[in-house]
Amino acid sequence: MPDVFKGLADPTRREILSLLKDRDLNVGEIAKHFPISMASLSHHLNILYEARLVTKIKKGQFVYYSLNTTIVEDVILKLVSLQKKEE
Amino acid sequence: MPDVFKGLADPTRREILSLLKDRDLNVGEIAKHFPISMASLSHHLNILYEARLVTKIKKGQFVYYSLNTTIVEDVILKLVSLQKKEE
DNA sequence: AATTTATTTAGATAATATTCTAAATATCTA
DNA sequence: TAGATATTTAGAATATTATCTAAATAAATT
Repeated sequence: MPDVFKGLADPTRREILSLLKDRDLNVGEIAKHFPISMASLSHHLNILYEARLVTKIKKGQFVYYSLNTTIVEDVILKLVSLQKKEE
Repeated sequence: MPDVFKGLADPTRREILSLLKDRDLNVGEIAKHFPISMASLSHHLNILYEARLVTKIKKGQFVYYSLNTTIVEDVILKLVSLQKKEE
C-alpha cells in the first residue's frame, strides 16, 4: 500500500475526501471549498492520488476526482487488524 | 478527536501500535524493536499518547504502554463514514 | 489562430516533524 | 544515601510538508 495514512494525515485532504463521498467533483469545484491556492490544492490532490485514495478522469477541460472506496476499505481492514488480540 | 491520523501517519508509530496489540510493553521493551534513540522513541510515544491511541501506566521504575482499542474503533467508524453514499 | 478557462509544474519560502546528544527526573538496590 | 536503571525533557540539526507566485500545458471558444 502506498502511504495512505500520510494521505489521511492532513485535515484539508480529509475534507476533500469527505466532499467526494457525495459526488465526483472537478478541481475547480473542490477549490471553492478551500481558501488555498490552486497550486496547493493540486498538490494535495496529487498526494491523495498517489496514495490511491482518489482516482481522476479527464473530461474535456476538466479533471474529475472520485473517492476510491476500495482503498478506504483496505485502510479499515488494516485498522481492524491493529486491534488487540484479547483483553 | 485529537489528531489520531497524525498519530498513524508515521510507520514507526504504526509499528509500535502493532507491537502493543499482543501485549502491554514498557518503553525499554518497545525500544528493542527500533534503531532510534530513547529520546526519539519517547517523542513518538508522546504523540501516540496525545492522540489517545495508547494509554500509559507507571509501575515502579517502568512505564507500561497499552493500545487504546476504543480510539482505534473510533477511527474505523470515522473511515466508514468516509465511504461513498451510493455507487 | 488568438484568447479564455482549467489544471499542473517549477521553484522558493515557511512551518512541522523527526532525529540526535546531553541533561534532568524518578525509582530501585546495595 | 550513593550508584544504577528507566524514562522524559531541552535544545539543536536535518528532513519533510504545505504553501505561495509565476510560468507552463491543455482544451474550449470566438
